[in-house]
Amino acid sequence: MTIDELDARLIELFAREPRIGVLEASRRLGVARGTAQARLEKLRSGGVIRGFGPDVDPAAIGFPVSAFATLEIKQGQGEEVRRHLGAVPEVLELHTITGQGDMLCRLVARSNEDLQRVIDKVVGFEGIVRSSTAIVMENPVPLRVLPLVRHAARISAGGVA
Amino acid sequence: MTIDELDARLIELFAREPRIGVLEASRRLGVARGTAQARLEKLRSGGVIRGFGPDVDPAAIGFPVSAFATLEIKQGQGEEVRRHLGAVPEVLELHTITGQGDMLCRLVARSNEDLQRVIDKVVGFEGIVRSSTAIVMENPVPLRVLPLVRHAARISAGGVA
DNA sequence: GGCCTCCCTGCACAACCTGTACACACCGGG
DNA sequence: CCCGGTGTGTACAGGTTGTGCAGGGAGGCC
Repeated sequence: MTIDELDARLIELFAREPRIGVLEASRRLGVARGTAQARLEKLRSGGVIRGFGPDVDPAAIGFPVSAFATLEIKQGQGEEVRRHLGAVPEVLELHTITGQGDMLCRLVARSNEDLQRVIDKVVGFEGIVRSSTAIVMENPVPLRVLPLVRHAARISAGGVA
Repeated sequence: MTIDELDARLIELFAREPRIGVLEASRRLGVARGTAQARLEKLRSGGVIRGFGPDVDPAAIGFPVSAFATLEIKQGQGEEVRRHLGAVPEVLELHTITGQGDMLCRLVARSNEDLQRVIDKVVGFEGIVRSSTAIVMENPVPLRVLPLVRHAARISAGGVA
């Protein structure tokens, strides 16, 4: 799936003002509504845009502390550990990774104190051998994709990588 | 900001089917449209819902490889490093953390080979002393917030933490 | 050159949703 | 008992969406 300049602008527009709708978007981009609509559909069916889910801020619902935990798993226990972690609501995401440590997961908690409870819940499981946690202090670059989208569009436009 | 059962169901509903709109949502939840609309507005202005931005999949636009890099920063160079990393499109997010290593960032790349290029770009900067990278292999739990929302709602409903 | 496909434009229409307002009912607190 | 807060129904105007269709321009292929 390649993405061109128009697609990128469309995505950026919707990222900035999700409420505008196709018609308004087409007006701003200076194209026909059908075009904007078709592009959007293409991006959606192509898997580029997974959806428009609401962006919930964990801090706003009482979980302002976040942390990353690196877990070491006992051989062959991967499946069980995944299920275990998947069932913990404070586990926001989980990755299996290379390097020392086998998994990396992102946690949130109500406070530093509460984080201890969360970690205990996460780590208190058979297959987990060891874990080390890093608390997030600041978040200078919040999760973003727009610069990447822009970058991808530039490349496909014949630009230099 | 507290969140109740209805708020949680509203969020879940919109997470699952973002296109439905307030009216349809109110029908499914069995409440009046005004109620659903008011709740949504409350969640939005309360910062719980940051927005409805499009969810872009980096893999779908040509960046299927992702990785986490732990960076060690030279004292006093934090500001410069942030700016530097903020300018790299392949850097999806950046956190300052406790523990060994001062920053943790998430990267994406076109391939394992390309990851080298990205890392060079990221690390090739004055203030960065050392770095270690972990490539993501699987992602058993993709970034999610719904279980947490559900959890938060249960708690405020008088449930047990 | 000629032809065909792909993509965008413009337009039309019906159906539907949103923003907003208002009156009324219900519930717990002061 | 009165009041504020919250949910219910209802109403109206204006704007949007989903969809279909004909026409035109650009680029690739034979």
